[in-house]
Amino acid sequence: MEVKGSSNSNKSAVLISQSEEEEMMDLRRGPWTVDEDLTLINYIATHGEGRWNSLARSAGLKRTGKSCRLRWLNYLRPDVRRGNITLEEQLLILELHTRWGNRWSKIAQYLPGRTDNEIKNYWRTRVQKHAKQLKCDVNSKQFKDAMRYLWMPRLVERIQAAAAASTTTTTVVAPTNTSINNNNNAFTYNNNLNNNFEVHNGKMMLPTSTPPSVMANNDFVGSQITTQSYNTPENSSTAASSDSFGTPISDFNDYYNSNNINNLGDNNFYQASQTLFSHEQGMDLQSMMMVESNTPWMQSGDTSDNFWNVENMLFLEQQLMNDNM
DNA sequence: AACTCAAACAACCGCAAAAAT
DNA sequence: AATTTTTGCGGTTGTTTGAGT
Repeated sequence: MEVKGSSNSNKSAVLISQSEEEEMMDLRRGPWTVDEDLTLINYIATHGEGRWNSLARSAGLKRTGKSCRLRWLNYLRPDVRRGNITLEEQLLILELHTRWGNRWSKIAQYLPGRTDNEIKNYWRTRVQKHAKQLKCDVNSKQFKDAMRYLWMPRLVERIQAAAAASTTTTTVVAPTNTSINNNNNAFTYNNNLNNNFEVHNGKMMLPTSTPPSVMANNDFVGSQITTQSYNTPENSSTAASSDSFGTPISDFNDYYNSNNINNLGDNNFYQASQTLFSHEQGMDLQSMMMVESNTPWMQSGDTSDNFWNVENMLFLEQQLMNDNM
């Protein structure tokens, strides 16, 4: 329905472009006013959503149906979750993005209350910007390795640190591959980062069933995970609000050693570090770390609302199973 | 206080798939 | 069955906000 007619001798046959149509109908564009919001909310409250074009007309909104739909889904819907992206959500976004790429709506399905738009914005403003600062392509192997072997483990560390500082509620990172043991109300988190831990009755613990040798074969074992359980804060804004790399890494080897990930032999992490240290494409980890330690990255808000509780994890587990992961 | 700049967020656009007619 | 309309997605652009000077 979009023909900018130059030969419009037969006017009845000329299709009208969207902008011309909007002009004729006096359609508004740009930011929504409070009145418009209220009108839309009230209309949907009584008539429900859907059929957006006719909805817009019936509600008396001088907007396209598309605009109404977007406003409702991304902003006005009552279950839209607002506020800063938590550490757990950041980790989940990175994790799922490595799986699916720019499938924002699919990723958003696993972050209840977050919209694809918000996740996309997050990715573009934070992640892509950081890639730019590192002078590498966001899709390059280097950047993906940095994400997977440096930033995501760091996020896990920070989540754990926040958890350790707390005494009240439980927050865990989202699992991508979990196994549920119904007998002891526990499940194991073992994502692609191979960060292993279990949740027992709402507390995060090392898997007692996993022998150290198995743990050692994993890519990364968070140094802060021991056999004690962790609780998370009601409000861990202090721990969570700073950079994901709040503690600057001056030396990759220090980081490597400090996380008990040395002496792991032939594993992915080793290979990744080799890749990262290679200068083949003009990038080395030392400089990467320099940049990383000096630039804001993944500013996070609080993790106060205990979003990723065990119920959420179980729900997510089910969803991922259904998805034939 | 005024200005600049960049980050964060909100909204729009084009396209394709799905649904309705 | 063909056509039109609606919906949903991903990319992009526009606007607002806030920090720094």
